[in-house]
Amino acid sequence: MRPVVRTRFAPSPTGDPHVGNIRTALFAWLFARHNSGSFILRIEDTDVARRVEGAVEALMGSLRWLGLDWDEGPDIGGDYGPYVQSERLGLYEEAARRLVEQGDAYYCYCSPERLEEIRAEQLRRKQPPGYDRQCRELSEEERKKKENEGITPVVRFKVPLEGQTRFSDVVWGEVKFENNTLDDLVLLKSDGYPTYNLANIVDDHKMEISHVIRGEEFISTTPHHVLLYKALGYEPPQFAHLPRLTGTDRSKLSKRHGAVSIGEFRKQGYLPEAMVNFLALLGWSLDDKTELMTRQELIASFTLERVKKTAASFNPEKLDWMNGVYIRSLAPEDFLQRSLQFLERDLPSEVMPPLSVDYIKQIMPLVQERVKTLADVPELTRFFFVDRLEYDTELLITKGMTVESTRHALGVARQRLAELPAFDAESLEEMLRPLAAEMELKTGQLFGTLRTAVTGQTAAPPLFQTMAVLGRETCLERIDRALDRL
RNA sequence: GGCGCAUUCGUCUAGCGGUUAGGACACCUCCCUCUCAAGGAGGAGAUCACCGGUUCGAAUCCGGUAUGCGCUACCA
Repeated sequence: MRPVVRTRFAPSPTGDPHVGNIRTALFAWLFARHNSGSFILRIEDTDVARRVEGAVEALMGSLRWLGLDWDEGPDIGGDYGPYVQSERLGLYEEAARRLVEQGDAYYCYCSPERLEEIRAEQLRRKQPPGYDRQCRELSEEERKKKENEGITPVVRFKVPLEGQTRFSDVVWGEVKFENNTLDDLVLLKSDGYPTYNLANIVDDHKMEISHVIRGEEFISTTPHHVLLYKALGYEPPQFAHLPRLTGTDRSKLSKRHGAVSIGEFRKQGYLPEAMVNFLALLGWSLDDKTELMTRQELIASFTLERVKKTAASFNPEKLDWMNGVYIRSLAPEDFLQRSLQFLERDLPSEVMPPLSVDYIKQIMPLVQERVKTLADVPELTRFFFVDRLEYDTELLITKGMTVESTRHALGVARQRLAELPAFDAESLEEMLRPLAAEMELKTGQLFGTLRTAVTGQTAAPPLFQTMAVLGRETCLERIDRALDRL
C-alpha cells in the first residue's frame, strides 16, 4: 500500500501573496491531488513584526480564486490543528526545552548588537558570517549571572562541529553539507516565538507531512532541519525544493518586472485557469510540446520528477497569449459574467451603472476574441457606452479620399441607413457593399470612414455587427456629428 | 569570503550517449478579410558558455575556467 501523501502550503501572512509563493502552493497542491493525498494550509505567523492585518484573508482568497482547495486549515480545522503557529507556541517551547535538556541546544544571551558587530567584523575579514558560539558552552554560574542581569535568552541549536549531513531531495538529488559550515541557528526567539527553523519541523512532524515542497531558498537550511529531526527523534519527510522564479532578465522577480502579487494579476484581468496553467509550467513541464492543460490534466500528469532545477523565468508575454487562449475558449455567458465587474470598474464615470445586461450581451461576442485580459474589455467597448466620441477628424478621411468625397460618402450612406427597413448586420452589409461599388469606392474606403464616424476608432469590431448593436439612432447621430466636423 | 545551483534559437523550454537538436511566445511572409483580432500555411532564428578529458560516438558523462543567480537574520 502506498504511503499517504500529505503536503502543506505554509505561508507567512506578510501581505498580498507573491506569485512565487503561489506557484509553490500550486505544486504542493498538484502533488497532493495527483496522489489522492491531503493538502494542508498552515499559517506561519511567528514573525510578529512582519505580520500584516488581513493577509491571511488575502491568502485564502487567492487560493480560492485559483481553485486550490485545502483539506485542513485555519478556517476549516482538521485532525492536526490548530493550523496557525501563534496558537501552537506551547509545542515549540516544549521541543526547545527538550533539546536543551538533551544537550542539543543551548541558551544564548548575546545581544542583537553584539551579533551585528561580529557579523560586520567577519565580513570585513572576508570570513563566513555566523554566530561565534560564545554561549555554546556556558557554565551554570555564567548562565545564572546573565539571567540575573535580566537578559532573556534565545535558544540556539547546537550543530555538530564535524561530520556531514546529507539528505535526498526529490528535485536536487543527493545533497551533502559539511557540518562545520553550519551555523548554530536560533530556534526560539527572545519573545518566546519559534523561528521558522524550529516551528516548521515541529509542525511538519506533528501534522504528518509526507513531502515538504518549498522554494529553493530553503535548501541551505535543510541540513539544519535534518539534524533537528534527528535530535527530536522524528522521521524526516521527503524534501522537494522548487526552482526559484525570476524575471526574463534572470534576476529575482520583482515589481519592476510588472505584477508580482496574485491579486494584481486578478485585477489586471487574468483568468484563474490561465494563471494555474501558466504557473504550472514555471519549473515543470509534461513533455516537449504540451502547454495548454486543464486543471484535471495537470493533476493527472504532475510529478515531482519532472520539476527542473534551473530557475524558471516569468514571461509576461506568454501569459498574455495564454490568457487570450483561455478567454476565447470561454462560453459567451461566462465571458460576459466575468467581464461585468471590469466594465463597472473601468468604464468612464458618466456611464452609469447598472449596465444593461441585454445590451452588453450583444457587445461581448464582438470583443471576446480580441482581448488578452478582462481589463481590455472596457477599453475595447468604451465607444458602445459613451455619448460623445472623441477622435481626430483626419481619421474620417480614408486612403485616397478627400474632405469632399468623404462628406459625400457619409451623406449618402446616412440617407440610405435612415431608409433601411431592417437595421441588422446582414441588411447593413447587403446595402453598404453595393453602395461602395455604386460610389466607385473601395469597401475599405467607405467602411473605414463609417467605422471612424460610428466608433471613433480605426480599429474596432466588424462594422456591420457593431452598427447593428449600436442601433440606427446612434449611428445616424454619430454620422451627423462626423459630418459637422468635416 | 563560504556553501550551493545553473548555463540549449531574441525569450521560455524539451532533451537525461547515436535526433535533420523538438515545441511555445515574440518576430517576418502569405492566405482569409471592411479595420483590428482570431484562424490557416510557411519562414528566419541554437557552432547546445568556454577549454580539456572519457567514448567508435557528447548538448547529454567527468574535470577546470568564465559568467549568472540563490543562501549565508532573534524573516520565512
